[in-house]
Amino acid sequence: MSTVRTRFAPSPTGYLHVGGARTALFNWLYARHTGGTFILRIEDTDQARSTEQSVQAIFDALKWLDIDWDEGPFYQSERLNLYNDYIDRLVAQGHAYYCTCTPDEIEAMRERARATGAKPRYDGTCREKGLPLSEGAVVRFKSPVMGTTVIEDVVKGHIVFANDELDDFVLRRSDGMPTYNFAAVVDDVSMEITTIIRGDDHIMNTPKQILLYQALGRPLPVFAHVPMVLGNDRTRMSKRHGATSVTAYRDMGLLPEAFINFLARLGWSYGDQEFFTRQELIEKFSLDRVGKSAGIFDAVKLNALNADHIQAARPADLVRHLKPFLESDGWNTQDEAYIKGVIATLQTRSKTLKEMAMQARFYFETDVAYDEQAAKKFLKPNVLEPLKQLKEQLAALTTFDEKAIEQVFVQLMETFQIKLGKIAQPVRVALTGTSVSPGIFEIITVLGQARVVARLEKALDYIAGR
RNA sequence: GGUCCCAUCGUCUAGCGGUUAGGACACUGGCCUCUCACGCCAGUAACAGGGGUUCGAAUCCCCUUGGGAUCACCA
Repeated sequence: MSTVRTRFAPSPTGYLHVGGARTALFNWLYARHTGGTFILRIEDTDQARSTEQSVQAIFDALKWLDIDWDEGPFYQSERLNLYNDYIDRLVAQGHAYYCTCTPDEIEAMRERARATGAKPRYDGTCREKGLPLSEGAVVRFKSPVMGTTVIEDVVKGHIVFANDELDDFVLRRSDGMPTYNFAAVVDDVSMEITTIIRGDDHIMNTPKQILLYQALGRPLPVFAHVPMVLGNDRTRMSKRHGATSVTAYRDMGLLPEAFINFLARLGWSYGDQEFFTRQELIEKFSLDRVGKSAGIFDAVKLNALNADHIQAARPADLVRHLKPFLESDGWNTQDEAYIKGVIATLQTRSKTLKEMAMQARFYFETDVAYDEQAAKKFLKPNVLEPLKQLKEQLAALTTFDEKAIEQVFVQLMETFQIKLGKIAQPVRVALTGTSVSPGIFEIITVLGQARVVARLEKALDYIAGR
């Protein structure tokens, strides 16, 4: 009874994008679900494109998503000895050979092949030469010319490849670095990865990797090729699809819980359920409920799901997520109890944290700026008296809670024989500067007596001055 | 072009031989109401096409069409 070991193996050549995040999530969920081990491996064998910033960007994104790993991070660039050991073995056993053909020669080979309508690939010039190791030589895999290689994929099913479609691909470059297909297999073997979950854009690599497993005499892992995430134009997500970096969604005010919920549901389903907490995802995730067809990333639905998560969250848990947005708007965030109250009034009307911060503006401004239209329409002389009395009565309250506040309004409506609507809008403008806000009793309660009285006074002055 | 994958409302999807083809987002109407939201109710909207298999196909097989992926000393 072997335990599950999964890995996420990004290459640090840019930020972590949506597709990568989902691959990481599925691997993580599967490991957590099965009580297995999740490993992080950085595939930085491309010296030219790998950067330190990209590694950091990947860490940042995983941290935001709260996807943690049990082993690693391992860097392929630090495991060269291991790859070389395997190379020696493969060459010694006749599974690989040195090749001294130059890139120009390879290119010429391809041209010739294309011209005759054949497949453009390595023609095997050095395959049987038994060349010794030499400066600048690459190592190629001696790929079988006959037969077939089969993938038994848990999501895609049975996939057959004719071996003559494959060519003698490079295992180690002339600069001594291993290539992706080789390093990935050596690592997956040595790290004892049991289940490889990755995007289905890797299907074409899989037969090569299976051949390598066989040459190495190792048992095959379980393959699960999950469908890709596409942009609105149905092509692979890339820069031109707008925000594809995971952290961009954080900065747009998405909740990590909502984001992983959305990512999980894109390609995986659990009956009709749409909303999942992180814990539910771990409990319910399984590979056999992963679909086969690619899905389009729908930002509108993501926002709706985010709204659901904001609404379902406890205000106290939202505080730390909202604070950065409040701070970037220039507000003081010392008083967390106050922020908690603010959040409670805004949860049902914000789709994102950024939006919530915007809507929270009036709670933090020291001098409320009136929206011209709203002030003109509602702060009129005819409400001067009711407003004045309201201010006085609210100022006189000893227990400033929603119930007491509502009582004040009830009395006011009676004495002036007006409906709540007549007085609520002027008060709303006085307190928030606009005609749109959370419920009037709620905002009075949260703002607190001092702010409310001061703002009503300001409104009275404004009316008097008209 | 070769190879491989995929195909249910606009989008995400349920469905795993017999359903009025369900849900969610979006959209449209209504209710609620102190504004805006939330919530609730209702509605529009899909099995790509053609052949089979079967008493019976969205479900199984084949073909066509469409879309995607991949063809490196990148991962």
